Amino acid sequence: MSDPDQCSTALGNPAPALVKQSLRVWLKMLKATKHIEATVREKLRVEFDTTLPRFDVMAALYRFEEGLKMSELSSALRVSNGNVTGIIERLVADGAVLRVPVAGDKRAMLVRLTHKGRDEFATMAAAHELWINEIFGGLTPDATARLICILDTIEHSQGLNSGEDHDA
Amino acid sequence: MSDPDQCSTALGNPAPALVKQSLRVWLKMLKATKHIEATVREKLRVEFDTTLPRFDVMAALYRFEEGLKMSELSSALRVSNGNVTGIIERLVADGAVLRVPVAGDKRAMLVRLTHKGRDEFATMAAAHELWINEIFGGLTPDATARLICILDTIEHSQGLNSGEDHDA
DNA sequence: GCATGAAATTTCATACTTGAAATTATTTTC
DNA sequence: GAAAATAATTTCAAGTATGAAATTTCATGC
Repeated sequence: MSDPDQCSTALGNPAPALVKQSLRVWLKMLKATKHIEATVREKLRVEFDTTLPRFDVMAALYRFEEGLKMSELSSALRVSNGNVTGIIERLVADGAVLRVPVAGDKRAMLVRLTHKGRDEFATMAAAHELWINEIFGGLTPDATARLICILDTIEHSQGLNSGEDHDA
Repeated sequence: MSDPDQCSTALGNPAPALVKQSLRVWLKMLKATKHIEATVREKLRVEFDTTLPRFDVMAALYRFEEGLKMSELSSALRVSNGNVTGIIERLVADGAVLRVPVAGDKRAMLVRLTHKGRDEFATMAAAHELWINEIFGGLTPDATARLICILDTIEHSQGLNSGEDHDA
């Protein structure tokens, strides 16, 4: 940090070499993430005949036994409203999800897992945890802690300041 | 590393607390990656009226001036064959990409950027580098190096051993 | 020289995803 | 209490993505 030319957070043009390094680490992070996601996707398909988006929706509903409104669901998952509509439709058709009208508001719908849905998700979640552990379990606790710390720094960076979270 | 119960890479059941920690760090990494990706996607849409998949395809073609075969392109981007067909169709319609039959093999097609495509991509790539630098430039060189190291460890983990890369 | 299998793409059915427009219901304001 | 703004969803058009099946072409064995 003693050489000002090495500091790419200052105003003005950042050093080109550091810009390239940023790009390099981002592409690496993206690649690793996509690889892991593809692995999970494939395992969900082969072992449980389901998809990642369905799994994500079920995960969100699993945490809220009382159910969620469609809008709560789409903002929890950070996906568009129309998207959730389609996924829920298919989950309802499969008997994993139930739609309940909200008392006192004829616009809103409460969506929640059926018993079948809860059971199915519990099984998948247990398997999912093990898959992830096969990948991240190889990190030392220290490396894991550092990774978390770095990810926090990234999430709070200049370039990502649109709507901070409030999440459990 | 002195307490064997803390070592989750050993055979047998890993400690539940460490499994949860793996899940936690993965979800955090996924969230950060998606957040960055969404930011890039939005900027590409607003500033250049294009999409991330198109940008990715153009990036791959930019690196290979001589062009790529459809199959080379889809394996370079790690997406399905049918997917690339559709994206290339639209890029061709927009005059950014050219299709050339391969001499001596009537099955294959060589795909490459037009002048217009190259110019457009060069402009977008320069902007893209700056966006990424706004996010990752805040990391110290040391943190960046550690992140790269951790990502390498992840990519070489047990859970991800299907087809190692050969990539520049 | 033809049958067979492998290779390169496209086509297809299905599902996911987005942003925007449309719909319906609630709330606010005057 | 009608009009206007808000809110919750769905619908829509377009694009992305997948895995599988179909097509066309190439390479060989025989």
